[in-house]
Amino acid sequence: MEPNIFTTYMQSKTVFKGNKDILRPTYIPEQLPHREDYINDMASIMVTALRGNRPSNVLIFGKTGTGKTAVVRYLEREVERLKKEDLDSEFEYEFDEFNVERVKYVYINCEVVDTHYGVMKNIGNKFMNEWSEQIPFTGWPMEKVYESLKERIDEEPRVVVIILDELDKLVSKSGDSVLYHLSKINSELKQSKVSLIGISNNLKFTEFLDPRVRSRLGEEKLIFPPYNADQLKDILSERVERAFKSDEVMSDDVVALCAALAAQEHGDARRALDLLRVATEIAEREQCPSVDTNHVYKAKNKIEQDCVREAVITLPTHSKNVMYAILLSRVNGFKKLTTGEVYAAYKEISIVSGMDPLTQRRITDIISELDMLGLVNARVKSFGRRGRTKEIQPSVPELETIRTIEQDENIVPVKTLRTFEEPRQMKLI
DNA sequence: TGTCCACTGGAAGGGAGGGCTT
DNA sequence: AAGCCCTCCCTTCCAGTGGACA
Repeated sequence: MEPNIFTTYMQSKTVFKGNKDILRPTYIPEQLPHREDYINDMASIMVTALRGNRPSNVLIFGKTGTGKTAVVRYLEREVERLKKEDLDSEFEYEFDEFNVERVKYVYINCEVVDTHYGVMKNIGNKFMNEWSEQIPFTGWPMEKVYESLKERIDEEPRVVVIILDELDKLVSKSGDSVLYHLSKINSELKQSKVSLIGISNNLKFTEFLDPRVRSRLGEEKLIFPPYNADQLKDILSERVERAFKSDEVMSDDVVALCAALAAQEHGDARRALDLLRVATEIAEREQCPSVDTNHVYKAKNKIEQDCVREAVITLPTHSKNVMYAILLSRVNGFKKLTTGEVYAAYKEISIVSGMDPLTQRRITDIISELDMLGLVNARVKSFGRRGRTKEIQPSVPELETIRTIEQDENIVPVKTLRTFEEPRQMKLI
């Protein structure tokens, strides 16, 4: 074989059985350890759908990585499996009263699709036939999208289960009109039935809902508690067994450490799996025969850095300028900044880069957005007669993040700003 | 006790940008 | 081409506010 840039890497032995996806949080395993009860609860609600009736609407609450999405998607897969068995089977279905074919799941992640129009459009486009046209991603009046959605769903008798993941994001951004329409859709359908499953990180988001919507939506409620370290360990062990060639590649310590680190972060199974996967990738890259705890710590660092980098890179230009202003002020000796100071620095940076600065009102919002992303720490503080404002500090490594920002071609690197001179003197007195 | 600072954060609305309809 | 619709990003305006200070 001709030497090739990839040959060395291709020859290096991999510790994986071949399916790395098993360690991804999106992979849905055969069993979901410590979620059996919830699966049973959900199944007992959803079985109604197989009978051709409308299951109760369900609201599921729980922090990230507590298995909410996994449980719902697990049930969806089981229904799909029943459909297949139904087709493959040479026998008539044993239970006449069940009609699996009529059940249709629609999954929408409201963090990705976060507008009234977008959600309706996406649901509508899941019901296509040779006559129906795609609902365009903008342009139709809302009423028309809704009418078309109803028509499509009602075309043949079916039970539609609509899963709205990260529902709190949708509600906080676009209000509850989607839920209002979807939850009353059944009264306007002739032969089909629609049931809703809402998934939310935030227990309190129903407070913002119209009371009618709240009661229709919350017919059943499930709250998923965080996993503890032992449970996380079980989850990881199960996947490790499937993913690796032998059990020698990874000791119990490694699994236990991943579980412990993730348990500290409110029992997040997603984080635990990411740690394990990245640790394995690092070990592999270092051509180590096995994964050890050092790899896990490295993985922890890498994940944290990647998150920050990703968040910063995807920021819109003005937000980058604001972030840049905060970081530069910090390296120029400011410990904590006020909104006014950030704005002054931002304004100067914008002018240097030849951009029209936005108003201070807008920058207040951008600072809050940066705070929500965890890139800065901003809290409102009163200085008595010297006013009331936000106190802002970066919460990411400064120099590294500055470098990341300066990679953007729209950002003009800045060394010193006038703004750093005068106010600092004043503040330090 | 009242004043007053430096904002905060809500409300309303403009206008650009995507696209459809007639 | 003109007239819609919906979303996004902003601006303008402004009432409200925590607490040091007189």
